Amino acid sequence: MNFLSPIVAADVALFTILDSTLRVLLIQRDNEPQKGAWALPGALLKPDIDQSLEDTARRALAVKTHLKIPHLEQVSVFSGPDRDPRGYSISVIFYALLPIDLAPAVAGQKAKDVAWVPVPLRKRSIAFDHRHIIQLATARLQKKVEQPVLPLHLLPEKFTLTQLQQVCEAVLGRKLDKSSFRRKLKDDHTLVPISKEVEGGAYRPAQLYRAADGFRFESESEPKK
Amino acid sequence: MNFLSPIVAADVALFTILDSTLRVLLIQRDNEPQKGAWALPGALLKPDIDQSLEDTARRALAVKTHLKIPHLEQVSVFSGPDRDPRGYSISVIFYALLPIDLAPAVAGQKAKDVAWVPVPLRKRSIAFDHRHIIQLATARLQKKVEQPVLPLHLLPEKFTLTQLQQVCEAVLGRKLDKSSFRRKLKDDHTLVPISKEVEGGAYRPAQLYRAADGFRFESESEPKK
DNA sequence: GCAATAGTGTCTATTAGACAATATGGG
DNA sequence: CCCATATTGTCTAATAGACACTATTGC
Repeated sequence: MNFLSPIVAADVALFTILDSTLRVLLIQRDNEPQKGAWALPGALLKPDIDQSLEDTARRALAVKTHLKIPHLEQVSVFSGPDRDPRGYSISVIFYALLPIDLAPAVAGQKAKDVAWVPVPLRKRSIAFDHRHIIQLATARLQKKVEQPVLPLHLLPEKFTLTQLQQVCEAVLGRKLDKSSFRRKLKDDHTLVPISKEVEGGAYRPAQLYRAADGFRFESESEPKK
Repeated sequence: MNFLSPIVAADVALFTILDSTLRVLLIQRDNEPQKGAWALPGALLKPDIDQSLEDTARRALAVKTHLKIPHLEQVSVFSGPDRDPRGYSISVIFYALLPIDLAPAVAGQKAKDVAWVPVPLRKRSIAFDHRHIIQLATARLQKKVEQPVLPLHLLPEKFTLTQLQQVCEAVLGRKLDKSSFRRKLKDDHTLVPISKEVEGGAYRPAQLYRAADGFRFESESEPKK
């Protein structure tokens, strides 16, 4: 029997769209090691509080954002004796999505140690192996956005097709064809037009949509019980 | 600070093809809890031995199979206080692939507590949440087999295109079109015909192929440092 | 009418599936 | 020649991308 117990933690890549750009929430480290470098929000597992590691991930987000829980999904697990100087560590990585309209409230002007950093990352000091983790989480996100179901988590309840397309473009980092994009949406019946409601800017107003009733996002992570 | 340390384990769904059927390796439990039920091979993390949880998974397989390490990939993590009566537990799930020609040696006539069980599972007593885990791992496998790169791990070094197709069919559980299947392979240059070598059955012999030189399987799991 | 955005239609190149046709080896 | 399998070719339906066209609003 062995009594060396590993450190177990959850780290979260929280994504949103700001200025038409995909961004991830990073926090500047206050303590050693890697003081001053930017890292993903994370928390240690507290078995007496957390029903699962997903709860741990939500706690990690709550500390910095104070917002209701966004969409969470497992990405990968990293483990080994050398990842953290404190000892053998296990990190379960999640990605999470924050609706576009809530993004400004999280990392506002006041907090200097919280930032929405554009993805892909520019040269900036990133702590631990988090640069690689962010790449991995981004790739996973891009795969999922192929059938534009997941990006609904990045939009407010009501949205226009143009907004949906812009979100997909920001995630993928490239332009999409308007015609093809809308064709695909006609086939899945996951979107419902909100009758009579339109969003009027300066020019022709657009039809507003919402997710279909009882719409559930497919998830590969662990179910409840 | 909290001194309740969770149990950390790795469980592995080892797949192979036997009698043209996708099968998973299960082990009949010897001890309580769930004595007599069938479970995936697993092992507890030993931080002083395992460089990572992938090593733990390999150890779990070595105990029962004594074979060289097959292809391993992370599927998901399950955690919570109620999964195991011994306490808060964390299981990292992997799937693994064993080449078709090595399958008979693993679960032979002698060992009554080891079996290659056809997937999807028939009504049989499956321990813990392993039935659900096997479904999840199978779904992952089926996704990956769409570009027929991964099934090379299920074949011996030299193989014919018909064999490759049969493996894909076994994994997906449905027939594929011969012509379309071969067309796709022409495009990726991952297969190389072995010049002059052919496999002769009773009728027209088939060209043997192998994976291209320096061929690396894409993996999303953690890299070496 | 003009500007700017929303929404639709058309053409074409690519692809997947069904299925036919040809090739080769052993009797 | 016949059989069974390997390998290639052809036709067609579905799909994605490029791009043009029409529609609607405020001014």
